[in-house]
Amino acid sequence: MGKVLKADTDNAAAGSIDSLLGYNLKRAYMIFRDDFRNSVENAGMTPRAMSVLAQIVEMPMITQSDVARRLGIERSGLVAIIDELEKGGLVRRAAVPGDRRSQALVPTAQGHKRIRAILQQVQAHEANLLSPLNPQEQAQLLHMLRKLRHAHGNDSTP
Amino acid sequence: MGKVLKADTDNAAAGSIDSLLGYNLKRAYMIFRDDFRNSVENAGMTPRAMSVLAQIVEMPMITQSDVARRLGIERSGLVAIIDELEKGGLVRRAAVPGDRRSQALVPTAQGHKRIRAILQQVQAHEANLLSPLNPQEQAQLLHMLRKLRHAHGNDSTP
DNA sequence: TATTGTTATACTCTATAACTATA
DNA sequence: TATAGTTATAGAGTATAACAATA
Repeated sequence: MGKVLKADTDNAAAGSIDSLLGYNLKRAYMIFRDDFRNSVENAGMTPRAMSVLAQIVEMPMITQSDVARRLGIERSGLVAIIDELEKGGLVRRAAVPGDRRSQALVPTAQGHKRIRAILQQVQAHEANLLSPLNPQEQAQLLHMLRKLRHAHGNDSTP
Repeated sequence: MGKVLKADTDNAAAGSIDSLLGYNLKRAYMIFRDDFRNSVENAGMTPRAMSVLAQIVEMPMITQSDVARRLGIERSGLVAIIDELEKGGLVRRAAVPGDRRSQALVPTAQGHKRIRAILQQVQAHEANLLSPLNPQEQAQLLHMLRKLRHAHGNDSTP
C-alpha cells in the first residue's frame, strides 16, 4: 500500500491499541495526573478543587450550577469541594440578589493568591513533562486538544 | 506583548486552567471514554479488557505480569479480566515450559476475530470524534501523544 | 530472596436519586 | 413545572497488602 499518514507507521502495528487515540490519550493523561498527585495534590489541592477555584477566580459571582456545567461535572460533587475551599478561606458563598436559590461564589484575596501560586507550580511541572516535545509541538498539542474539546461542547450532555 | 506561540492566545486567558495541558488532556480523554462507554462497552468489553486482549493477540504467550507492565496496570487487576476473557473463549491460560509460576496467555481464534471487530468499531468511532481535526492534525496529535508516552516510559514505575 | 498468580480489601472518584427551598 | 443547592448512596475503577507456589 502507498504512503499513508506518517504517524500511522510511526512505531506500532496499525490495528493495535497503540494506534488508537483514546488509548494514547488515557496514557498521556495518566502521566500528567500522576505527576499532579506527587506535587500539587500533596499540598492539599485536588485537580478538581483547583479547576473549580480557577473557574471562580476567572468568573466571580458564578453560581455553583454554572461552575458544574462549565467543568462538565455534577452539581452534587461540587458541594464538598466548595465546602473545602470555603473552609480554607479561598472562596466564599454569597447571596444572589433576585434569586434566593443560588449561591454565588466569590474568590477571596487568599484564593487569588493561591490559584496563582498553584498555576505557576503546575505550569512548571507541565513544562518539564512536555520537554520531550519541542515548543512548536507543545503548542500544536494544546491547540488540537482545545479544538477537540470545544468542537464537542464545553459542557457534558445532561 | 509580542507574538507568542499561536496556541497560547487561541481562546482562553493564559494563566487559567484552559491553558493547562493536563486539564485539556483529561477533557479530551473523557470525550473518548464516554463514547466508548456508549458503544463498545455496551457490547460487554471494557476498555481494559480490550487493551489486554489486544496485547495478547499482539504477543501470544505473553505472561500476565508482562501484560500488566506493558499496559501500566497492576498484576492483581488482571486476574478478573483474564478470567472474563477466558470464560468468553477469547483467551486461554497455558503452561510456560521452564517456569511453573507463570501463566502464558494465548488468544483463541475467536479472540482474534473479536479484537479485529472491536478495533474496527473503535476506529470508526474515533474517526468520527476526530472529524473536527483535519487528517494532518489527527496524525500530529497521535504522533505527539505517542512521543510523550514513550518518552516517559512505557510501564508505570513500580 | 525475588517473582508469579492470586485473593481480599480499601480507597478514590464520580454519578444517581431523592429531598427542600425557591422560582 | 423547573431549577439551585444539598445529602446520601452506590458503583466503577483501581491500588495495596498479603499469601502460596516456584524460581
